[in-house]
Amino acid sequence: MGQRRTEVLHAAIELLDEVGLDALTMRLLASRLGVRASALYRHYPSKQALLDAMVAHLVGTGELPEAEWDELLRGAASGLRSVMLAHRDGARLIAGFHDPGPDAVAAFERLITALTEAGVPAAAVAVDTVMAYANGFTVEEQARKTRWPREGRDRAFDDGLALIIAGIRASMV
Amino acid sequence: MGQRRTEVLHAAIELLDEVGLDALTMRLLASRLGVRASALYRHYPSKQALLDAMVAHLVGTGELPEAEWDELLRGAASGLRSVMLAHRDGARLIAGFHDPGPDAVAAFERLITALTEAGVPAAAVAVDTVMAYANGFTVEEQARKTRWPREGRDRAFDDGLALIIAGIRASMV
DNA sequence: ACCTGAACACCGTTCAAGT
DNA sequence: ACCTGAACACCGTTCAAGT
Repeated sequence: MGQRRTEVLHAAIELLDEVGLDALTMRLLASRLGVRASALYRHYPSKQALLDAMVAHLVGTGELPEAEWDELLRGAASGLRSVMLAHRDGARLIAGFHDPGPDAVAAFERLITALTEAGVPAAAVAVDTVMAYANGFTVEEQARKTRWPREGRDRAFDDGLALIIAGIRASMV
Repeated sequence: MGQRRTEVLHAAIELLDEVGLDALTMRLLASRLGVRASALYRHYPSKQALLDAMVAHLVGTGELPEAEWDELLRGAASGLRSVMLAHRDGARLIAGFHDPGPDAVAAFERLITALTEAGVPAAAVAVDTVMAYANGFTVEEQARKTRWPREGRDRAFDDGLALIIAGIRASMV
């Protein structure tokens, strides 16, 4: 059925890691599949639709583990950063242009509900703030040419995250 | 001297607001100036160089006002957001691809110094966190198709910012 | 169901040459 | 100092036609 569609999607992700977002071309992707560019339009109506599908596939939507509210929040933020860092130009691709898609929205809602039940006031603000931070941090991290070692970047990310979580905790008194 | 260079820069920013980043083409820009695209390469060595110059011009680098540390931080964050929102695709243009440039680095340093003198521990972490938040929030805000009114977006931004500042304050005890 | 061939309307960039 | 003309090596997308 739509199984060639999935092959195209996987080839696109492989090619992204190989050549980067700017060089990810319908024509180049087609040639990797042994096919002409025009053939791709049978599977995706436009390049943008293909990029959207890539984002949806990468982000996925995991289960919410059993954990304290702060661990939940840390997990969501690091999870987003991990998936971005796992692919070349992942931050630009994912943070980029897209209304969030129904799966992402649902995952957000579940997280907000969990925090609310754990007694976090204004849980939506907390989640939005942490996710905006993770997005902003990682976009800049991956855009920067001069890259310091992963260990230090992880620590910087965790330090900022800790600051926000302390702010949420302060609002809970 | 390099005054045609400045005309090109200003025309590019005008054109950005008119047509958006994706339609901002060397050929279209040239035609607005009554000139062929190849003529632009006398003033900027590449399109990327022109985009970098646009970012530098938009971001500028203001004075640091006399204010409490938290007001300083709020001002820096809202200032960044304002300049992004002031131009079509401003967030994507500015947050995008660029090592920060020496002026931006200097402004960062001054802010960190001011916070340190005001008794904020780990002032660098505080500044980085707030700026990553402002970046992430605004990129998402401007990318979203379905736009709610400005007033509500401002409030959401301020709420998140307040959370981070509360976290910094909590670290000061 | 999937693909080709050819075309359309574009890109950024280079370079000799003009004034 | 600034610009033209022409070219090079590309783009995304459409559409009739093939198997």
